[in-house]
Amino acid sequence: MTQPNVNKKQNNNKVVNKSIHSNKGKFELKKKPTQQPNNDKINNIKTPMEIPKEIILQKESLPVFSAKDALLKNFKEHPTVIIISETGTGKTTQIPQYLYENGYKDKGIIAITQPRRVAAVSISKRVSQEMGYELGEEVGYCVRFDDKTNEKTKLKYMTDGMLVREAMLDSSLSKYSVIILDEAHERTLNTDVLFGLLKSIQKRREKKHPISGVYNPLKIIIMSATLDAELFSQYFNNAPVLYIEGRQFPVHIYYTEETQKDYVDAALITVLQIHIAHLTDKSIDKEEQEDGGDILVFLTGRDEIENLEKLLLDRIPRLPKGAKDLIVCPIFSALPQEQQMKVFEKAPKGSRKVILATNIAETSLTINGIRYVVDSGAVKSKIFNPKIGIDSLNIIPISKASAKQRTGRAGREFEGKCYRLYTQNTFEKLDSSSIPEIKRSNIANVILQLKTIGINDILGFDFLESPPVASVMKSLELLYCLEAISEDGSLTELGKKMALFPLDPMYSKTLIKSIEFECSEEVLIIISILSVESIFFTPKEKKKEVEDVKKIFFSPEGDHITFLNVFREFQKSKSQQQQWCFDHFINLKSMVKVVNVFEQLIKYCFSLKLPIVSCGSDFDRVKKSFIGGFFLNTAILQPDKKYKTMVDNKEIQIHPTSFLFEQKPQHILYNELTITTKAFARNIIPIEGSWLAEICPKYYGTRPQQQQKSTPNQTSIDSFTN
DNA sequence: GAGCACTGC
Repeated sequence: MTQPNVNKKQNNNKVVNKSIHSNKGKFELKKKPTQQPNNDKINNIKTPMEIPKEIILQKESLPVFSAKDALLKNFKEHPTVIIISETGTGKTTQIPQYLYENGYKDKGIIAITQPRRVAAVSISKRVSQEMGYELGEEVGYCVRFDDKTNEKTKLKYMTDGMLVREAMLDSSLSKYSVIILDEAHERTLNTDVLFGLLKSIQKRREKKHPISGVYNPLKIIIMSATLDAELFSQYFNNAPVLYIEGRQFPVHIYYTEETQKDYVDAALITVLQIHIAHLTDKSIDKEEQEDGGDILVFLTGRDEIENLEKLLLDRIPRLPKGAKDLIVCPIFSALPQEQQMKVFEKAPKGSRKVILATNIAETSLTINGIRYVVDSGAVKSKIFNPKIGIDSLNIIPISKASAKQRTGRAGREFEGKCYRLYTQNTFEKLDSSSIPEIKRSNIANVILQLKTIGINDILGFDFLESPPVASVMKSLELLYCLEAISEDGSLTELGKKMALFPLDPMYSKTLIKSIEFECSEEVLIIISILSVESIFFTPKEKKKEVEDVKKIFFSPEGDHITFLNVFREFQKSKSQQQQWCFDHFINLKSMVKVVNVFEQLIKYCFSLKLPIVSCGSDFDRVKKSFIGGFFLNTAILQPDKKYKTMVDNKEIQIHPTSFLFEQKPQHILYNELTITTKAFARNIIPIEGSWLAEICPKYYGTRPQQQQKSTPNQTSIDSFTN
């Protein structure tokens, strides 16, 4: 076994005591003496249920508690406050309670946004317990498919996307007195939209209402983990920045001495070295030796994870005498739930887990017992190219912020070690933070939402950081093509309807078109399936079996009708759904989500009085509906069996996972085009060329064939990127 | 004949 050249470096992370300081010098808070629980105070809290003393003691031992007075003082004096804090300060659970206890609930609801559903749900549960209320009463949550709030709810944990949706119904968000944007450093698409919205709403609500004379100001609190403080503060008119130090155990960081050509191989060696280190290195302390501590490896995708899994399983039987058992647990989003659960099971005594994860383990889920992190330094990222209007999926270096986040996963319960599979010099050159989503995504949907809220001038909108102009222009163009906006950029009646659906504009257009073609039931089902990640899961070793099973559902009418068959069969399986999914390599969790989306879309249709009608087996109607939304995504077969797009004559191929990969129909419509090694079209419908002019005379009024002037010697990728 | 990271409404 070769030795990776690792360089020991002391990390800056320290276990820090509770303290708070301001970078603006607006106030100074001296470190308080250790807090003794104040019994008078305990007796004064009025809640319907008895709060156990342990909870009160626990709350008061959190780092954020010593900052309480300073926080409240700042909330009182400033319309916006930025709070910078590491994990483990208790800010997300405690600060809303401080606001609640200090009068802010009397002026309106206190909202706390989260980027993820699970976080909103679990944190609100915790807070309702701490306050002695039933969940869904004073404290509740609101996420898609699940609203646990009532008229009494004053502390409302919600996803950022949910709050954007509420702004579409009430553009002043007038029922909220305080809005806290938590995890702001993640810069999700929706959080970035909220920055702009809240800033303008706050300004509007500074003044008394011109008619009613009501004064209803909005307080904004931004909570972030990394040091984007200056950016946030400047944007919010020099809002004060407060720092709360967290409680992390120290993590020692090691870098490689040389750049690693193959980080999967480097990860293999590093994992094995960590695992057997105690056999040779007597300096490893007793605690570390005894409880072992699990290893978490960050890779970029399923392929790498399965490769490393295989390599490890090959090596494990040949571990030296005295080595413990090593249990390999892969985890990535597409892995079925049952198999995901394996990473949370405690390793049996005398053995150790090694978890091979994607970015899912960076923020989305927390695994206990990690002492070692192995960081590849890479991540897979989707980037929208506005010039050509297509996504590509690339492996790119992570940012410093991301590296720090990964490292921190080793210091949650005890002192840890982080092995970065890159040099310190490489680390120094990384970007300080990742490119925010709004700068690298297709924002057609965001623009439709903003226009619904009443923001017409998108290029002039006060974003924290603006999306690329080309991206805005591309989206406006698309919305105009779909007839969601008119020539002057204002929302059409159709556009207003489209915005109501929680779907991308091309899908909502398809859905509305399906009313006209009397096949809304089928289109609703298909769209629901397309809006979840793949419903099939193919275990690596069962490829052939899966191919055979998939044939049961196959329809020559295309992927969409094939999906429809899957759904119909799933419905028939009724009480044996779990077994049926298992037998047919279908991901049950995905199917449950499909059903949820389907039911939600039906509700929206009812509210708009759109009839749900089935077309029986007349699937041409379904295909024509999709042309209504996806007429820009069509291609024609070439003599060389590849395709050229009809709109701009670029070479593309049907993705091999498509059911039509071998059929090669003359004209196709696709839902997605992704560039990886080639430009691949996914989710394919065979269509008749003549339908295009029939359904979209504006674009295909002239014969489609005329647009197909072939340009010889064009290679697929080049023609897209040039 | 290729492999889709993650999240949200």
